[in-house]
Amino acid sequence: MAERSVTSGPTIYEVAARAGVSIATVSRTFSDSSKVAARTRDAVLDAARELHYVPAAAARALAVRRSKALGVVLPHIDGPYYAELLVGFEIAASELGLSVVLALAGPQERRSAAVLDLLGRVDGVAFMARGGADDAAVLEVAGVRPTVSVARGRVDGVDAFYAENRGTARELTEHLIQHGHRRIGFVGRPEEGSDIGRRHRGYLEALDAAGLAPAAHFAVAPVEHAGLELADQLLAEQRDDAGGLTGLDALVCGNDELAMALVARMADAGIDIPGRLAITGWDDTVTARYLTPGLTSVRQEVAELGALAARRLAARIGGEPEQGPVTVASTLVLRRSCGCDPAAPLTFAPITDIPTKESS
Amino acid sequence: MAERSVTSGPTIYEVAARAGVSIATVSRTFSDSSKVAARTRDAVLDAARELHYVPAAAARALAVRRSKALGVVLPHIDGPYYAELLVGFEIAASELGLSVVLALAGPQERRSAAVLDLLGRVDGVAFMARGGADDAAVLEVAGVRPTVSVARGRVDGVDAFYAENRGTARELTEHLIQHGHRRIGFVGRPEEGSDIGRRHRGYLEALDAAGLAPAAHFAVAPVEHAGLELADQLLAEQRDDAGGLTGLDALVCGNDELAMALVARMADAGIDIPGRLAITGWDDTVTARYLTPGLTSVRQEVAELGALAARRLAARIGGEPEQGPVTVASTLVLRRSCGCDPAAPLTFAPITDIPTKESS
DNA sequence: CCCCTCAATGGAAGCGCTTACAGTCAGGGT
DNA sequence: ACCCTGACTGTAAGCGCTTCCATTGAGGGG
Repeated sequence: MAERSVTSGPTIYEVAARAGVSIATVSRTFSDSSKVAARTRDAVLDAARELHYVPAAAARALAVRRSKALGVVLPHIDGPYYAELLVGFEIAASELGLSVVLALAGPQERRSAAVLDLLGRVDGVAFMARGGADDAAVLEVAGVRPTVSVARGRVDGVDAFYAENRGTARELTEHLIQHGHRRIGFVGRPEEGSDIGRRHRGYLEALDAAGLAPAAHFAVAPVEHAGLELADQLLAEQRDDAGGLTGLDALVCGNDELAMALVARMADAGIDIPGRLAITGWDDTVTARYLTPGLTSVRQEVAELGALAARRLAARIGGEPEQGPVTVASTLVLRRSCGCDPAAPLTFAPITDIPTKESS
Repeated sequence: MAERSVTSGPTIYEVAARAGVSIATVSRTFSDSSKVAARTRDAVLDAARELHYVPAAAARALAVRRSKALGVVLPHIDGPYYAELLVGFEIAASELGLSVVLALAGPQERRSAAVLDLLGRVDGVAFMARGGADDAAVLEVAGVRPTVSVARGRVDGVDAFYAENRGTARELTEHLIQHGHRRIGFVGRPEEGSDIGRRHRGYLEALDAAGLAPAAHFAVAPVEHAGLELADQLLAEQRDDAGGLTGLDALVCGNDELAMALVARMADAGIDIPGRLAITGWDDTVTARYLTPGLTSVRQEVAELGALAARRLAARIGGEPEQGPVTVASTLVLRRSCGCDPAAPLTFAPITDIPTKESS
């Protein structure tokens, strides 16, 4: 089934020949067509169309020493969080005429080869969320290409983007306090420099400001099954003590996954949420609003974060210097699980729109 | 802040000079290093490391006439569905040493330019889900590059991949019938060749086989707010009739989004789900298992679908001919919303693992 | 009517890498 | 000692495009 050599097709030479012009003219037609006479341009365009000409990006990249592509390094996406980040990034990139090359951080060994390969084909790279690569790797990349990081610890020479965490976590915790909760625990492992780490800080600040002590800290991984296990553990202790759920009346969770699992399992076991135990999440996932009771959470403008990162990266490639870290505001979404009782039935989020301008 | 011309860095020439060999040897070292003497290879590798050499993918691509990259065209990702598809695809691609270039289908006008650009930088492209591009566009691409489609209508010359829909929809509907439901409606617009279209077909077949007639068909868009609106409409009619929810006792929904919205709104309004009205979804999203009652749905091996598509695409690029469409099995996930009462508390899905071999 | 200007085009030199093809050199066989 | 073999390595010709420098004409001014 001898296919015509894939990835070949007509070149600028064939188009030039067919249009009766030189390759320089064809090239100009495709880049700055204003320098080409209208008649000539049309002839070239016709020829190109007839031949199904597809410009070879590699050749162009080689000639101009720029690939017009941005690289993204992500941990294996799961959940809407990374997807949204990626969408925001892609849309912004494509508006700038830049392609996006994806690299999911795989097993450690293959990782460095993959990153090297990525580097070779892009003009700049964005590291999203820790887990994608360690700081050393990021630093190394930053030495070779403009680099930005999103929702990730700071690294020198790298523009950092975050969704606001600390302040909002503080607000959230204060809100819980206003509801009358006093024995407030935290769920999630606060790795340094991570989002959850910053949320934990805000939580501590709020408690401190109110003269309260942290009631408990469950440093578990931010995943569903850890939440389920923790719920089971708490329920078991409760049974033994015949006591007060280990002296807790509220739990601030590092993300929705954890919170959802806790709410569901606890409620299943007959614990009154939020009456007996208030629980909050973070991320405002779809599930948060379908949970019973509705999960109080925090909405982050993730898509915007991605978009900002892409634009900044493009600017850096264009020669602009590094800038300080950028924080995008997050907002509390109050539902029933914290103790509120919003009359609203099912609020659903507006379509996320990607802002067009960069805000600093 | 005159940065060193980005995207430049040392070339194979500098490495060769530093290692005291010719560029051919450096090149060989990086490709088939078995043809290079061990001492020489080490010298080259050392030099490369010292210089932070990054091979220019564009130059290589130009020389070998192959970019080692696959393109993916997606509608704007939202929800875990596309994310999972993409992850499966990326993992498989990277195992094959191929990069993934992403193109989200944007506004119509910019779309063709974006696709052209994409074509120029990849060896093959995967169209995922309709909405990414119309059939004509796919066909055109297929004439120029090996092409596969995933969860999308068939197009000549394009290898197609689907999650099983019709048979499972039939099973699901039969299941509902076994529960004693007779007046079963369908929710979702069955665009031809779409997944939902195939689900609708299976639903009709089951009814037909049981000698039942479709009780209703609400051809709405497969999105949350359409589900909410439909729920409100049904509730309003119900109030007027003081009657039987327009003669329905079960609703098969085209996807989870629709089903979730219906379940939540109906339950909120005091309708007994599934007692008064059974509802099923499709996709087995996270929310399905956290909904009250749990949403009966269908799990699709989406990541596997993506992986299969990537491998097939690679094979096509390697010269293999087109093959018939491939279907990946889907499985019913029974929860309470259909009338079942699985004792299990909160079942949670196993980590999706990407199968290593292609099954046909 | 000549010269100059400017717009439109063509010629040709790379961009950094791969890969025939052609050497070079050390051994081994005779 | 001579030739052959085979393992390495070097030379150089592109891959398809961009772009600097001409070159060519067609007006316009004097």
